[in-house]
Amino acid sequence: MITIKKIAEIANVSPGTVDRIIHNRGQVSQENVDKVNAIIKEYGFKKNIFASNLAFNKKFRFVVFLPKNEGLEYWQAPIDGIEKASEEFSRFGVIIDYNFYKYDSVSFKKMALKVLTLDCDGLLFAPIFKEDSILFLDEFKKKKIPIVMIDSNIKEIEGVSYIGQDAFKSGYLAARLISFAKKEENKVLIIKLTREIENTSVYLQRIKGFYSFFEDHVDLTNFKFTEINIENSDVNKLNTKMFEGVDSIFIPNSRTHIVAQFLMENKIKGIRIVGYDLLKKNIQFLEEGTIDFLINQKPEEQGYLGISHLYKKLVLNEEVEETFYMPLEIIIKENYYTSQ
Amino acid sequence: MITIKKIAEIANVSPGTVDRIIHNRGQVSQENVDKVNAIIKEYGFKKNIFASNLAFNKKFRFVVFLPKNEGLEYWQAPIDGIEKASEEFSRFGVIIDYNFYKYDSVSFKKMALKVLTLDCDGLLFAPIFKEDSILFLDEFKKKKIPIVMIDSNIKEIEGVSYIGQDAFKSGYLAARLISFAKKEENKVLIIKLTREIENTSVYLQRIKGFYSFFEDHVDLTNFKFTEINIENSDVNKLNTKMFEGVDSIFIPNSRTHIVAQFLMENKIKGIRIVGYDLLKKNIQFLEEGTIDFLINQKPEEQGYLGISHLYKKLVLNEEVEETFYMPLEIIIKENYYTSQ
DNA sequence: ATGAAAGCGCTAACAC
DNA sequence: GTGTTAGCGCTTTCAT
Repeated sequence: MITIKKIAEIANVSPGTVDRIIHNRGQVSQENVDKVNAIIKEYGFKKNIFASNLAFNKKFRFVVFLPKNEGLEYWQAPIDGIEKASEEFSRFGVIIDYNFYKYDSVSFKKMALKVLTLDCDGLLFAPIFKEDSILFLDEFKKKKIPIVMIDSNIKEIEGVSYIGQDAFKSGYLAARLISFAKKEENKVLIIKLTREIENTSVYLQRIKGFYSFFEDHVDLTNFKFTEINIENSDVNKLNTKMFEGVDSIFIPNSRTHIVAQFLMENKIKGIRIVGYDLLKKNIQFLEEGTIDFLINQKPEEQGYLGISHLYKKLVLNEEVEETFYMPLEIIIKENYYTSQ
Repeated sequence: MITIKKIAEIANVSPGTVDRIIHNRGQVSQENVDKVNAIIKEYGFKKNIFASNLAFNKKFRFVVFLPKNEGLEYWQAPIDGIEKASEEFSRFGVIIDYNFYKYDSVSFKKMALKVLTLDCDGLLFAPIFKEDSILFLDEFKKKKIPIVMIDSNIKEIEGVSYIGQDAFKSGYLAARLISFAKKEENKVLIIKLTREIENTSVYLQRIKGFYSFFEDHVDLTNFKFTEINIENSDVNKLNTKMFEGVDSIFIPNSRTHIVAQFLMENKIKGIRIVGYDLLKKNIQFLEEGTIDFLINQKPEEQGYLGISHLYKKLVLNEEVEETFYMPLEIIIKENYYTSQ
C-alpha cells in the first residue's frame, strides 16, 4: 500500500501538495494535479484510515430527527439500534445529536426549524408527515451533507438515501400469507386503523400490494374483500357484526393488536390475522394464538443501519448503496424470539 | 478521554511503564501496577484504536477452514460473506487465509493437519464431520487464539464461539409451517436424503424439533408421520408409491429440490413441502410453486459475521457474544428476493 | 524496573 | 503555488 509520502517522492513534489490534491483544496498547478492523480490511480492509493483519523481527530456529528417515544413503542426500536451503533462507532469519533418531536405536525415543524440550524455532518430522519417532510428536506439539502431516511420512503426526493421496507411488496407478501387458508369461500377484511395526522402513503401502498397479489393470481377467485375504516384507531367503532362470516383479516399497520384484543374479548375465534410489527401487544396475541402472522420491519436494524451508513460514507469514505430495502421478515409464534 | 501520556503524568511514571502494565508485559513493580490500574479505572481509559493500529501496524491473519465449493453451492455462500467482510476489514489489517477441503473425511483430516501448522490470529471453521472436528479443535485450541464455528454447533466443545441456527428450533418451526394445512387427516412424510459421511446431528436435531412441536400441540391429532431414508440422496430410490395420499413433506436439509424435481416429473401435485436453504434449484421450485417454504440459514451472513466476530475481538478488543443464533427466516416465493 | 525517543501515515498550520 | 514540520496517541526499541 502506497503512502502520501511515497507518492510525493515519485511525483517529485512535497507531501503537502499531494494532500492538497487528494482533498481538492486547490492552490496547486494543474500539471501536478494530473501527475499525482495518475500515480494514485496507478498504485491504487487508499489513505490509511488510522493515520487519517488520528491526525484529523475530527468528531462526526450525526443528527437524529425522529418522533418521540412517549407512548410510541415502535419508535423506541430505531433508537435502540441507533444507540447500539453510537456505542460501536463512538471510538471513531461519531457523536449522535438526538432531536425528537411529538407525533404531531405542529411539534414536527417546530423541531424541524431547530434541526435546520444545527451544525452537523449527517442526518438520520423519518419522514412521517410527507408534505412537511418534503419542505424540510428541500431546505436541509442545502447543507450538502448526507441524509438517510428510515421507515418510510419519499421516492420523489432525490439524493437522499433510504433504508426500510418496500411497502408495496410487504402488502403483496401479506396477501400470500392470507392465501394459505384454502376454503371454498374466503371472506377477507382489510381494517384500516388510522390516525388523522399520519402519512397515509405507507399503509395505502401496503393495501395496493395486497390487492395486487390477488390480481396476479386470478385462480384465487374464492377470496372476497371488504375494507373497513376505523378513524383515530377507535376501538369503540368496532362491532361484532363486522366479523360475521369473516375468515381472514389484514391490518396494514402495527395497530393489529387492537383488533386482536376485540376478537379475544368477544370470543370470536378461528379468524386468520396478518399484521405488522413486533410490538409487545402484538407479540402477546401472537403467543396466545389470535394473531397468526406479523411482518417485521426490523425498526431497530433500520436505526443501526442508518447510522452505519453515515459512518461508512463520512468516516471511512466508503461507497454505500443509496437505497437498502430491508428483508420482508415473516414472524410467527415459533420464530419471533430469534429475531433479536 | 484520557491518554497513556496523561496516565503516566498522573502516576508519575513514564508512558513506557503504563504501556507495559496495560499489555501485561511484566517487568514493572507491583506498586506501579496498582497505581496505574487505579487511574485507568477511575478515568475509564480506552486506548485510541487509530493510534494503536497505526503504531502497531499489525496484520491479523484469520484462517478460514471450510469445505470446497466444487459442486457444493451451499458452501459458496459463507465464502461470499467472508469475502465481503475481508474487503471491509482489509484496511484494518485483516488478511484471510483460505483453506478448503473436499467434502470427505480423508480430505478434511489432511487439511486439518496443515491448518494446525499455520501461524495465525483466529480461526473460522465449520465442523461438518463431528468426531474429526472434535479431535481437530482439541488440538487447535492449544494455540489459545479465538475460534468461531459456523453452520453447525458442537455444544460439547468449550471456549469456541458459534454463529448459526439452532437446529432443533428450526425443526420446530418447520412443523408449525406444516401444521398450517388444516385437513381432517394429514399424512406427513419426513424424507431424509443423506450422505454417508456427513454429520448426522444437524438433521436429526431438526427432526427432533419437528416432532417436538406436535408433542407440544396434542390437539393436532390429525397428523400422521412416516419417515423415509434415501441413502446417498439417490433419486432412483424414490418411487411414486411413497407419495400416495401424502399431504405434506418435510425435508430436513437443503436437498429439498431432489424431491421437488421428482414430484414435478411425475406430475404429483398439491403436496405442501417444507425444506431448507436458498439453493438455486430450491428457489426454482419455490418460484414454480412445488416448494412452499424454505428455512433460510443465511449462510452468507454466517460467514460475514464470523469474520466480523474475530475482527471485533482481535482488532478492536471489543467484547463479543460467544454464541449467536441466527434468526429462523421463513422464505416463500414472495419474499425470497428481499433476503439479499 | 524504568525512561526516552523514534516512528507509524496523515493533517494542517506556517513559511516562503 | 509549494515545501516544511509539529503533532495526533500508541508501540517498541534501546539505553540506563
